[in-house]
Amino acid sequence: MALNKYSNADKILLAVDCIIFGFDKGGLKILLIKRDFEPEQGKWSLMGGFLKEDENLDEAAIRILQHLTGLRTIYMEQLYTFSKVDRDPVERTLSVAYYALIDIAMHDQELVNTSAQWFSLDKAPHLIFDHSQMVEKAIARLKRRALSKPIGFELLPPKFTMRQLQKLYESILDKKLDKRNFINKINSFGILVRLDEKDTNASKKGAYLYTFDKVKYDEKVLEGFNFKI
Amino acid sequence: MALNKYSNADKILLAVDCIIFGFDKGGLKILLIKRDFEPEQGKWSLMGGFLKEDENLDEAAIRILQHLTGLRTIYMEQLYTFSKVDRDPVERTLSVAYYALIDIAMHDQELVNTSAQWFSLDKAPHLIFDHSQMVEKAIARLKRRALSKPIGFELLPPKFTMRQLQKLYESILDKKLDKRNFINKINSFGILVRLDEKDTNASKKGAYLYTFDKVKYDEKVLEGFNFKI
DNA sequence: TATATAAGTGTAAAAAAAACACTTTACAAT
DNA sequence: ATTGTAAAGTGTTTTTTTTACACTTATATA
Repeated sequence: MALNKYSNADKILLAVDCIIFGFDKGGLKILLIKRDFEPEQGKWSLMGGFLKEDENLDEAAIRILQHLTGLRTIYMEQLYTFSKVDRDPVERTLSVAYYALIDIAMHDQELVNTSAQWFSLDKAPHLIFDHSQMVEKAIARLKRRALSKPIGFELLPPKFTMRQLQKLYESILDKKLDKRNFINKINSFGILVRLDEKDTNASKKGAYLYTFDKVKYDEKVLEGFNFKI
Repeated sequence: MALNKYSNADKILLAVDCIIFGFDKGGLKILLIKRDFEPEQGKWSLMGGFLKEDENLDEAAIRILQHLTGLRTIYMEQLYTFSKVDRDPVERTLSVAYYALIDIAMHDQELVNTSAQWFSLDKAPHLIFDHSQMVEKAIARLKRRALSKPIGFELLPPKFTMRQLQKLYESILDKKLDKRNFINKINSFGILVRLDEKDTNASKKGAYLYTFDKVKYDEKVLEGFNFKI
């Protein structure tokens, strides 16, 4: 077997860009950093870096995100590979976009000492290159995902109220949902456990706290469901 | 603005592999070729080649598919980028998988003089590298797609019978559907036009021929639907 | 103790999906 | 000419899912 190299083919730079969605009581947000090298230094950008010879894309995404933001153990999913010839003015570069969902409060500590900042989706600044297009595609994917699989485990604190979960869905789907119908639907999936504790931050009466039944939650992630709401 | 190159980053080979699904009266099939260079020469493989410096991925996919099979004007969609470090034994190579759906009979002429062959999904040979994994992922995507958007325009002849369309859905979803429920559902989308012609190939009585109302079809592709069946 | 605020709860109507079987047509075989 | 055969065509009922909708409860605070 002749193991010559594929000598005629072009080698190309491969970037990985990370779209991190976060959620807190202010709603759905996106994490951006100030780019610290040319071109477009000082402009807002996704967290990005280059794939190395000896790592796969998932690994690169984790390394790059951690390097730029301090965020660890974030599960990211591959979104799409962007390949317009002139997408980067410096040099031909493809970029594989990854996205993830996290609970802002939970990861706040990791983000100190970085230039990373959270932006509400509608107040995000203009982004470099084709990063805005990446974000758009990620939002579309996130919406589709929210309708076909449970969402929230990564975005909410370990204990949360029904209203927080509903707000999360409302932010992602970008529409108001009916309180009772939402509860009925969510309960029909059997992925929630109601605790005997209440959260009194947001109301005088106090709202029951819930956790996810991780086993059932994961089952539903695999089998998918139809959150037609 | 300093337009230095990104000099420290690794450059890597980028392949594009094409998964072509075809449909005819034998059901859903996949197009494969005998690989004509080492390694794995003579083994079955997806249609693949390398991305060039001056083209984007969509263009590369079209070029590669046409070069290897003669197929022209096939609309392919990006599926996923595969990046395991040792996925190609010769040299570090990433591969971006693309997939498309075509009507076998319609493109038969283009495929003469190539080593490309159609295989039923369950009778496909072992494929090189991670190509089987690519095909699996493409099948999963195809199923999801069939449930959320109309499918068939690219896979069926211009005129087709209701039963052909149903068989197409049955092949993709890999389950039997009820004839009457299928017709009612499809008709509710308003994407079909019944012609006054009949097709008598498959039955003595003859079956009405249909075409797609392309405008309504495209609308439904954009807005999506819920083919819960 | 009155008020204000968010939480919690159930039912009825409408829409969608699923289950289900007989008739029609025309060719082929006798 | 009659009968058999093979696929096409056609509606209704039941069940499930979705939607719309409004009042009561708990408690902190004025």
